[in-house]
Amino acid sequence: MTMRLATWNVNSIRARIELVVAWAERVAPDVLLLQETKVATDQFPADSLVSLGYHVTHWGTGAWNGVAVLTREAPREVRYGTGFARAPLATEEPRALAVRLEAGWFMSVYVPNGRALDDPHYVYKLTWLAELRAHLADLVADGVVVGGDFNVAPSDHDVWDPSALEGATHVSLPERRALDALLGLGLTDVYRALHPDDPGFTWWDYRQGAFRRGMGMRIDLVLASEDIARNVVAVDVDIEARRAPRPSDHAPLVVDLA
DNA sequence: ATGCCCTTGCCTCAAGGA
Repeated sequence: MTMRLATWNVNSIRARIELVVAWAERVAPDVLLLQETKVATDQFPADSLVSLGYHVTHWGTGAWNGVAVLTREAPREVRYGTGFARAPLATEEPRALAVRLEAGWFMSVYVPNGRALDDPHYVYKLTWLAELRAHLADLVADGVVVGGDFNVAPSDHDVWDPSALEGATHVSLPERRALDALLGLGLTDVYRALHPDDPGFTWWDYRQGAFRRGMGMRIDLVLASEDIARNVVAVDVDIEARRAPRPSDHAPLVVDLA
């Protein structure tokens, strides 16, 4: 029994649907976590993905944010937001969505960007991560995978040039501590566990030819509780998806479990 | 310090992204 899991910030599912469908056909993940769908829940273009055999669970409110979990297995339960509510809260941005499968909880997260260290959105980012940690603690015992766009590079090894990012978000100590606090629940950063030395970048700015010049960051992560992490046999960034015409600025991260 | 690129919305510019 093997399982393939992937996470991908698609930067609009409507702009990317043909690419996502072709990619899902080729890579055939059993679970696909999506972020930045940028569409309302009932406007998600699900038909072609349902035809491929996926159950589509999505939460979106319009032009911003939006998270989805695509699964071959029918979800047994669905939870919304950092508080794992049984229904979406109108006051909360659609940034976290979890479904329970036989193997445990599978959660897609789109952590707030933060914008700048002196911006209120940065405080929101840290608060959001703390909320996630507080509620995630209960789920670790059931077995949990949290994957998505964390908008935090865990260490200087995860960015192309730390000196170019001094004073920026994504690399600040409070953000890294907030991420460490998630790992402290007993979660493993599965890419780094299997690739101690590779950069593993998953995002490259659209501007300035950043992809061609190797100016990337590793900000898309899969964190897994110990019972699941110990079964991980491969973790890879699918850089080909970033090379495609009209790509997302993020590449998918693919995890194989034995 | 800003634009460099890309997406959305009511849209020919602004906001947001990271």
